[in-house]
Amino acid sequence: MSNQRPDISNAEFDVLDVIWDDYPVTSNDVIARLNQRKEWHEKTVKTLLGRLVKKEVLGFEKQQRQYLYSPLIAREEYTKKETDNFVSRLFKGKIAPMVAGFANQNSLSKQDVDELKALIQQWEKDND
Amino acid sequence: MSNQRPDISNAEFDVLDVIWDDYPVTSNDVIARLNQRKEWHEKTVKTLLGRLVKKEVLGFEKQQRQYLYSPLIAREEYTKKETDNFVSRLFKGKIAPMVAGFANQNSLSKQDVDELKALIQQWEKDND
DNA sequence: AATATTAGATTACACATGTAATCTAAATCA
DNA sequence: TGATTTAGATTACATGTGTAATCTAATATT
Repeated sequence: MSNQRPDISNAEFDVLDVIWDDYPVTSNDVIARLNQRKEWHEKTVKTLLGRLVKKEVLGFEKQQRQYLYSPLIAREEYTKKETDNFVSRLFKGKIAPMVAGFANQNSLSKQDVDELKALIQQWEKDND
Repeated sequence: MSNQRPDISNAEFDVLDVIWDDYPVTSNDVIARLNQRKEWHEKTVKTLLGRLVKKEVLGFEKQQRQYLYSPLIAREEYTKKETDNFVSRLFKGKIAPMVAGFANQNSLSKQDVDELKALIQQWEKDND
């Protein structure tokens, strides 16, 4: 049944990301939010909004002359799919080696570990 | 000091991936290995090899008329960097939510869990 | 009402990428 | 030795992407 969704580019993702934070939004809202982090021209953001609409990643409804944009896919759905893809390609689908590489590097905090332990406990409860 | 390395595209990664498995290799070796998984024309593979060389991701030495290619970056280095990037962008740098999303989906095996537990134990030993 | 501003639509343009085909010189075969 | 194959180098070409500028119609301002 392949729900063939188009690729979302890096720049497009940055736009989508701030929209997921809170929506619906006008293009000006998006521009304002991105302004905090990026150096993008207003026109650039609008181009990206248009592309996301064309890709059916964003929808909108008209509010007078402006559009109110909303995501058509949930952040969780997207991150889940991307994670799966990423782990498949780089780690043959095994999550542990990925976490190992991540941990090995520096970046594992006590909180991370606690959260992972909680996750595992939950998993064990579900799959006894 | 920024070790500014160029991006490796998806198709380029597929080539690099089979080279990491065992090297040095001739272009024909690479073509043969990729043949198992991809439908690529020989010329396509050679283009990708050339691009990886230009990007300084592969090096080679001449063996008569042929080249013997080898990676100039280790798989671990690459996956580490990409993982960091990925987790930063999609999960604000926190690994646990990523694993959670992954687990939540279906794809966590007992072996995965065992490996994660081992990882955590190791971490706790190191950071007591 | 005439003019200026502004929203989204359309166009632009260089560089990246997927996917080869053609060129050129060396090596091999008949 | 002349013809053929083949390795890598160069060129090709459509589509995607980053990064806007221009166009057009509606709205707001004077």
